[in-house]
Amino acid sequence: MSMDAVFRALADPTRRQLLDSLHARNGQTLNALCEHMDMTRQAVTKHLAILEGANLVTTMRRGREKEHYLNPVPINEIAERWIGKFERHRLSALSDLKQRLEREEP
Amino acid sequence: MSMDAVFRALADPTRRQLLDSLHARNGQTLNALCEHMDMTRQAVTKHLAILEGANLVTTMRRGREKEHYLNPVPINEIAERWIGKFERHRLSALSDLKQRLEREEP
DNA sequence: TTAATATGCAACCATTTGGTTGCATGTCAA
DNA sequence: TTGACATGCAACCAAATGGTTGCATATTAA
Repeated sequence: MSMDAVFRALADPTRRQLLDSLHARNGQTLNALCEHMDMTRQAVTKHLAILEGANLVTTMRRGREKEHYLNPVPINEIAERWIGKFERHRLSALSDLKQRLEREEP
Repeated sequence: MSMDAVFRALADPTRRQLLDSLHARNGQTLNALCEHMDMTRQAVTKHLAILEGANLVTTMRRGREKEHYLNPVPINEIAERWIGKFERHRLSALSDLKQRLEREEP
């Protein structure tokens, strides 16, 4: 569960759209997911493989179909372990920046 | 302030490292930032330009030096507008996934 | 003024990325 | 069983990405 894989997976708008789609309706098959996308099935498959590699999506074969489930845990971990760090010092960093900018034109 | 630019800027480990470095010590010059990095100054410049384009870093010329300041606002916006959405349904999505998995082997 | 320092600009290159097409495999239903 | 349907695999391609080198410009300090 490398954090880098999660960040890189989230970098592409198509993949974020896929996560959105699963967020709206969980457990969609590959074909169902493809219907909203303006690209070939194979391209969507590649994106889903990247999301799966980042552990953001879990799949399950049911007969000849493959169901896709959203796994929100990695997103949550990024929020807690990485974003939280910056959020904590948000106000101090901002005031620091403002002070410097005001010092610019005396 | 497109969210896509922020996501793509955060996708690269070098750029996250630069944000970390600024988080540790705000207002560093280009040369100061380069000292921790194992690449040429020009490569670092490009990364900083991308961070600046995503509004994650603000720069200020002071004499012949250029100071770099962290702007945590875009990170915060992503946390609130995008990550929050998934976080809210975190538990329900997880239990949903578990239910499906348990249904698998009756 | 001149030399050293800090940064900017541009061309170039290898690799990665995001997409395609073509075909193969596996499963359901008539 | 056979045809239709859902997915998998692989080769290929253009464009973006991350890095380099070489040189230009601007500012400080001796």
